[in-house]
Amino acid sequence: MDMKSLTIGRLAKQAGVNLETVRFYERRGLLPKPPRTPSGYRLFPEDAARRLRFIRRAQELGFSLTEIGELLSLRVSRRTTSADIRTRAEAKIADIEAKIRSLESIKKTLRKLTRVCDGCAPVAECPILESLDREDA
Amino acid sequence: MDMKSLTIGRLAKQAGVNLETVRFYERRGLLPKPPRTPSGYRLFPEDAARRLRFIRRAQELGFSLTEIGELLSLRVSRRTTSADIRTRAEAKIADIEAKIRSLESIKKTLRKLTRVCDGCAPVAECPILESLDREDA
DNA sequence: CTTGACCCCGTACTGTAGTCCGGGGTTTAG
DNA sequence: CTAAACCCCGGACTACAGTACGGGGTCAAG
Repeated sequence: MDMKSLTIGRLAKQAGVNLETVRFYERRGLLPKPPRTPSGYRLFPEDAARRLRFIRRAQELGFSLTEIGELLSLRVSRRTTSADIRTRAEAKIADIEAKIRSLESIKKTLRKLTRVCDGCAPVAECPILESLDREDA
Repeated sequence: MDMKSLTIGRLAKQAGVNLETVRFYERRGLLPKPPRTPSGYRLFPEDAARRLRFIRRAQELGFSLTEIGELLSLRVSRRTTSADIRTRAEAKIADIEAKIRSLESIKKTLRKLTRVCDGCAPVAECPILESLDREDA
């Protein structure tokens, strides 16, 4: 076995995910199909762990597995033109910026809330609702 | 019927969600139980629509319904002390800041990708993986 | 050369977040 | 007064994202 390869179990442990999840992502096409040993064992390249961690993070940010697949496939190659990639990347950037704005808005409200706490003034209504008003993309 | 109240159908339409979703959120405790007409119809206060929109946005940002419930319940009242709320709000702020950092990281990578496109240099490997390395909270 | 840890595969099960159904009562416009 | 449009409820169904199961092969240590 190549020193630089990981069995599925090691990979799963390194990335902190369930072994079955690795198989599941492979079926979904989120991980490229790894080469196999003669007996059929998968041998993942080392950087599969990064990829797995990326997937998990992107999920925490509200991307579906389908969207994550789109993100992961953004690259320039022979079958995609630069212009095409550029357009798609810019669309993703816009999505991300919208998410960041929403998060900033919630954060600002929470900040205000902690200041109210400092002032010891009781707040009856739910102050979170002050955020995110009428800027629906 | 009060001018300021919404039937479930109107509310759902205004907020852009399915009517059943409104009932579902009510069951889950994400919407306070509204008063009813004598015949049993729900009459939601107008701001229930804001609340629904908040829920949807927070979901897009990767919060589960349980977490959203926690966000919505962050307020100072008689049964919660200011200090308690403050602590919880600060924890949420930290969560949010981590999400923002992750998003900025992905964005930066995508930006780099668009620059590569401009330069017309083909990129073989997946450049997205350059982001998000080893800063696991 | 066996035993335990690991891997294979397909299939079935689980949790979350809705969404639909259908049999019934209510409200409103004609 | 009736038909369309709306609402009630409980329960069944769906999609997505895993997670578990179980019967079998493989590999490394003793």
